[in-house]
Amino acid sequence: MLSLEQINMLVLSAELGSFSACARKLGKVQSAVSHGISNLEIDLGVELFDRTSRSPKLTPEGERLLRSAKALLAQSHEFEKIAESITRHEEGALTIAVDDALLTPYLSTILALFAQAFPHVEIDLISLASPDIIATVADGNVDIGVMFSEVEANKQVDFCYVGSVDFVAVCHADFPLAALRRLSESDLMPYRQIAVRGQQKRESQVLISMTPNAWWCSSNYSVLALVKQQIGWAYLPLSLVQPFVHTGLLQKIDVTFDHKPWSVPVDLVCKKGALRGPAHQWLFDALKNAFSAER
Amino acid sequence: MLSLEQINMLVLSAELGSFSACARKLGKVQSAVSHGISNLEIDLGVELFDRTSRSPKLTPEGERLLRSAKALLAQSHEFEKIAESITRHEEGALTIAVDDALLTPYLSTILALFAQAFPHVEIDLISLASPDIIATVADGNVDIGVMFSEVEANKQVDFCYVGSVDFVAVCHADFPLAALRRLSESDLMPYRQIAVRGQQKRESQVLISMTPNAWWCSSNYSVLALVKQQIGWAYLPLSLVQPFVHTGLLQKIDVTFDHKPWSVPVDLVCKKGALRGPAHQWLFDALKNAFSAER
DNA sequence: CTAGACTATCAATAATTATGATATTTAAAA
DNA sequence: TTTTAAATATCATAATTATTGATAGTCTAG
Repeated sequence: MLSLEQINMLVLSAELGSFSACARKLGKVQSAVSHGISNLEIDLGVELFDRTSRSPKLTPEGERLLRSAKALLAQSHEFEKIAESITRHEEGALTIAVDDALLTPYLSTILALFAQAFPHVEIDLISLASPDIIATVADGNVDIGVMFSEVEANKQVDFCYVGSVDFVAVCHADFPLAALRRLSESDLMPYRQIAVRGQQKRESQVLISMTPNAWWCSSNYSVLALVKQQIGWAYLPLSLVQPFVHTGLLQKIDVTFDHKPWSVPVDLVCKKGALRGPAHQWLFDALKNAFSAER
Repeated sequence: MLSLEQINMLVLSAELGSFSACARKLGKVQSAVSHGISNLEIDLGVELFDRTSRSPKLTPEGERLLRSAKALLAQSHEFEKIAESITRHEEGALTIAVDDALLTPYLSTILALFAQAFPHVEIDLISLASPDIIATVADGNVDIGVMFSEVEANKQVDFCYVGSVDFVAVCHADFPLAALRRLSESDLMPYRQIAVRGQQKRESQVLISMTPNAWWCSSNYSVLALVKQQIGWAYLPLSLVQPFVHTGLLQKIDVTFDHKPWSVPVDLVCKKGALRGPAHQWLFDALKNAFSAER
């Protein structure tokens, strides 16, 4: 079975163009490298270096094997890095659940930084409606949740308020509500509201539906799609609808009880008492700071 | 530096669920594996197996490292396979040039078989107009060429006739020639012919352009595109134009001097005196048989 | 409860690898 | 041309590492 030490000698000697230089870099004597390469050549049955000149030059065959040798070394370093990651008690993988309306470019940036800080921790990113997130965190299926606040405080889960997102009532520009002004809550009642609730049919305590004939979606993007089809009106994050309000496709509804955008608090949640590894802590703190800074 | 022998022990022991079984499979004694795993655990600083039960079970950390270990082993086998390929004197790469009109599904099938027979020989497949192929083969830039016959025999190149491809004269259905019947060669003269010639502006000796106001392309597909635009008429492989003749977009030109399709011979070429490795020979023979069988 | 099979450990041994000295070659400098 | 510094190959020896065989303890199925 071939030795990685010899493979390393092959790669280093090829790069440096010298067995002696390779030996110096490896902290060994020259004859060790000379022997190592020789034995590798014997084992493989391939002449790797042309020694006719003073400095050994890779043969075409050696060149062909060099690429594979480098890949092999890279793989072995990867293996060792994972072992180091484990000795630092880093988690193998983190599962985070994010309300789809909160999956902003800002959050993606945090994940990019995370990938640099913890290259050997996998991320499992799932999109859920906020009402579903608490349950999955409480079950231990998700390590960190990013969601809109729930009034009902779950005892098994830690909450951390990190900021808020502006919601507005919107409808299609041709929807009957669009033409009306200074509406009260009861004025909205006759029209169908599109609202978010989780798969367990549990609706948010904060983003309550007020109309009797509502339709439900498990994602804000689905809500948006239905609003665009004039199926109803909805409360949606300002950032999500802004582009379409701009083009005139959608229109904000002029409701008197919220003359300024309704700010919905955002919470970071994780399971109470769960042991948090370094990756978990890093990501939690980064998300906390990110949302605070974003406002 | 970690040893592949120990990595192998890790993978085998994990698969078999037993150090003893692993030792038997490796032809060693049990204590060797026990020691090997122990040392690996010490080197990595990670407990790989849980030994509380009779049969060792991977710890979650061991599980995490197992994936990477398998990849590492696979890479090392790949490395050894390449060395074996070299000792069999297989070429590192073969460059083959094919006239674009001859790059049929049949030829792709041959390449698929080649990939199975010679998994460590790279293929460089380049499309050229036939007149260019001889030159690149003669220069040694291309190992095997598949092209339409050239009358001018190049002394540096070996030819091997393998079959023939039917050519027909075609034009767009709305092109003036389409309406005419029983045309002679001179009747074609007034109309622009689209013909193939190489980048060196050397036109084929077999597929000669007969009209004074010709346009030139370096690929049959370009010719086809121009014909579709009613820029002129052309001789093209029947297989290439058949689908469009069928839909009525293009039409065969009724020329009296070839009442049956004009069959253009196809040659396999390679450099005279070039030393042919096993992959070269295999591919040459396979291509020869394929074209013979195709007719 | 016992038989069979498993693992850890240890000391002895075998095998591998590293070392240091030396001869030889090479490329550039004097 | 000669010289010099640095490179490689080879070899016997030293050091390290891996392997072995024996032993003791442990687990599981019957």
